[in-house]
Formats: sequence, structure tokens, C-alpha cells
Amino acid sequence: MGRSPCCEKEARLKKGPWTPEEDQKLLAFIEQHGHGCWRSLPAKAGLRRCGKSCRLRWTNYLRPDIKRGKFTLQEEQTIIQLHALLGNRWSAIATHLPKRTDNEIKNYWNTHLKKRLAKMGIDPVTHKPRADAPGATASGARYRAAAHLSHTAQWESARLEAEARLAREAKLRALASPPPPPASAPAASGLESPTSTLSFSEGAMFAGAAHDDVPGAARAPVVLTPRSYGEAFGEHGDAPGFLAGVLLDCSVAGAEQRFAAASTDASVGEQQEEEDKGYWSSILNMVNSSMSSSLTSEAVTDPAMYLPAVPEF
DNA sequence: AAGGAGATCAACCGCCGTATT
DNA sequence: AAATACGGCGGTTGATCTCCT
Repeated sequence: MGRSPCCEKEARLKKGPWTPEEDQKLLAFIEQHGHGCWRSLPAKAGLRRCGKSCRLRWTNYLRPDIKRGKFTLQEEQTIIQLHALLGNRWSAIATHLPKRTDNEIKNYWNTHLKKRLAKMGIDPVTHKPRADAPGATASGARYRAAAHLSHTAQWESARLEAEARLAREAKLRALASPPPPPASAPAASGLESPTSTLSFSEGAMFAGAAHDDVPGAARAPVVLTPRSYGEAFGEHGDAPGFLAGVLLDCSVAGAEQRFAAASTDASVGEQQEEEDKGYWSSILNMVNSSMSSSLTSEAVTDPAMYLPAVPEF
């Protein structure tokens, strides 16, 4: 009954930190054969580990396309903005930071960013100033607007998830269907989906993140203005100041531009509502504009792209 | 210099959705 | 349709490192 196991359950499997020898075995095996079925990989590679452990070691540490080391300010900015929209969906956030793993992003959020936001008086869950924090003078209208926009963001999040799924399926179909595209063809050319609102042909690349090394990358609609940060949090020239700027300026700066053309009779409540809209729409714009590039990056960084085809064992 | 406290991060655990039989 | 395998995900743990007293 059911699918036959691809390997026998092995007692006395090794746990804990990986040794250089184990890393070498895993790396050599995957470079030569691809990972194939993770469950059966350890036996074939001569490792006394479970397949899950091997997969984790590969995806979080050994993969050659992983960027290690300190997160840049732009990466921090991206994480914060995406977390505001997606919550603790680290794998989704990681797709927008192609060289970072979800585990690394999760760790960085928990150990650095969450604490810094909290220290600034910003709730790291809701990304709004806490009621007891200085400068938190939210009106009822502001919160109603925020609630509405949060709902919008949730809806958008679900839509993005569906888009990503469609794109993945399209990619799998493209990879499975011979003949392969010529090497000169764009990596994501097979990702077009008739049901998707995404346009993989667009030159829109993810902005805001640390993609300065990506040719053609555009900037995210995020503007950092010391003034708006200073107004909300007081003048501090430190890192929290930068973070506050990230959080606030996407709304404040955007709102300022709109209000320049709008009636000066707008009520304070409407202004705050507009700021909230600006905050969320900037995030949504960023994610939308990044979908094509992140999926492209996914295709480029997909291990299948640089590993030999998985042979039949 | 010692050791205690807090920070960091690699790795594990358990759950879930999907694929397969 | 049910049972099971498998891969992926997010939460949590624990070993190690760093800082402070």
C-alpha cells in the first residue's frame, strides 16, 4: 500500500554539526549526480545522515549560489518591507533575496531586526508604532484605514502566492519539455503563464534589495528622507534611524508627493489614511515589480541549472 | 583571568501539502 | 479512496561565540 520507500529507515543516524569530510562527500556527490531523491542520497553518498539533514545542509550552506556574511542595508530594507506584507513567510521573502536562504533571513530577523524595531517602539508583527511608543498618535480613522489596507495586503499576498505557484508549475513544465531553450534565451522565458498577470518579459527587475550587481535593476519606490524620520522618531543618527526611515518614508514620502497635487483642505485623518495607503502600496508595488526578477533569479539559481541532470540509479 | 549573561546561527523537529502507489 | 513517502516550511533548540562585570 502506498508509495514504496526510496530507502530503508536507518537507525543510528548521525546528528549535529556537519564535519568537513561530510560536507565534502555531500558536495562531491551532488556535483556528480545531482541530489535526486534526498531520502536515498545519504546511502549513495556514503553519509550516515537522514535525507532531510542532507537537503538542509545543501540548501542552507553548501549551495554555491549562497551569499554569506553581513546583510546590507538594502537587504535589511527589503526584509522589513516584505515582512510587513508577508509576515513570517521566510521562503517567500527569500525568493526576493536570491542569494540568501530562508533560514538565514529568519535568523537575522529574529536576532537583529525584530529587536531593533521593538527598541524603536515599532511592533515587529504589525509594523506599526506601538500605542505606548512616543509618537504613536494614531486616530481611529487611521486604524480603520490600516485595517482595510492590511486586508488588502492579505489578499494581495494570497494572489502573489498563487502567481508564484503558477510560475513554478510553468517552469517545471518548461524544464520537462524538450528541446531545451537555447543558451542565449532568457532563463525565465518558459515561465510565461496565460493565467498569470505577471509579465516575465518585462525588464522590471527587483528594486530596493541589494541588487546593484544586477544589470538593469531599477530602484524600489522607497525614498529615505531624514526629515520624515526625524519628525516621527526624533533625531538619532544610528541604525534604528535608518530602519525607521525605511518603515515610515515609504508612506510619508509617497504621501507628500500626492498631497502636493491634492487639495490642501484634506483633513488630518484623510492624510493619515493616505499615508497608510502609500505605505502598503509601496510594498505591493515593490513585490509586484519584483516578481518577474525573483522568478528569473529562481530560475538562474535553481540547482538544476548548474548541476548535471539527475541520472537513473 | 574567570565566569556569567546574552547573542548568534546551524541544525533539528514536527507539521503540512502534494505525489505516488 | 486510502495509505504512505517525500519535500518544504516555520518554529525551536542548543552549542558556540562575544561581551560585560
